[in-house]
Amino acid sequence: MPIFDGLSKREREILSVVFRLGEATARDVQKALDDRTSYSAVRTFLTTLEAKGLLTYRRDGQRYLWSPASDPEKAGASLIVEATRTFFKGSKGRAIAALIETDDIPLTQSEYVRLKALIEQARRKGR
Amino acid sequence: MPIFDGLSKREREILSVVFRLGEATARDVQKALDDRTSYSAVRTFLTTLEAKGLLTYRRDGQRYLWSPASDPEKAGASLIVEATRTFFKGSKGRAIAALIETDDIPLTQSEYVRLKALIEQARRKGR
DNA sequence: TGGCACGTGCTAAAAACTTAGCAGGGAGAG
DNA sequence: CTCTCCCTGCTAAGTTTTTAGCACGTGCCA
Repeated sequence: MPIFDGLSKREREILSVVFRLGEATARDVQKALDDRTSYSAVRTFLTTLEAKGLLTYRRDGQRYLWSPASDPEKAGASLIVEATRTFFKGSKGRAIAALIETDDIPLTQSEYVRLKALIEQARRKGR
Repeated sequence: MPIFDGLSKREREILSVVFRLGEATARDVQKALDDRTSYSAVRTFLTTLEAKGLLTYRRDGQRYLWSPASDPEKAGASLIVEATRTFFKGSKGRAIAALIETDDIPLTQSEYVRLKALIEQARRKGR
């Protein structure tokens, strides 16, 4: 899980929150955490994650707005590739199949079309 | 990342190794870890993971053979779903597209066919 | 039988993580 | 001005994780 490697439990949790929110203040992150975590603690983690190069911030007036330091979809892809190795013996097809079959998140109609095209394209390129 | 939630860094690492190996002795796990970790430490983690219900073991003579306690593909699917939420704003289509486009792991020819069928099937079911 | 090689269970110290608190600064309201 | 409320930076203590070592049991073989 590349991007989460080397991170502690709490760091991962907080990093995830920022990825989901896209851009957020320390206060936003604190609110997004269900359990009671002090504002102070959250800020410490944000700083740590910044030092590790995973988050950046920009000033907005006198406060900070935090966001992922690199493209979320790239990070996600590498994580999923890793998961494919770990849980699906490296079979990308099986991993994709498992994801398609999840009822949890439905595919939209337009995505069906797009995916079929993508698969066809990859097939031609790949041979 | 459901299955890894609540696990420490090292626990996650060791659990991954067992998932990849399928079934392994403590010694096997130790060897699979690139850094120097004592045999003792590895055994402690295996025991911990067993207590948490993530691993099981069976006796083979006088030693233990460790393996995942539940279906790896189920665990992987739920992890990927989670990653989809975190990194792809919940868009399953985008996540699948990203995975297809990864050159890292190629799809086999038969998988193309299978996937297209699967997508078609999901489309019909989903509407 | 005695020594060796391999295994397990348990325990305590070292290292890392996690948390909260304090000090200080800027902006706005009274 | 001064009080209040938000913010930040820093630091130290509490808790969990991580590690290695010791004691002991079993099978094998000269």
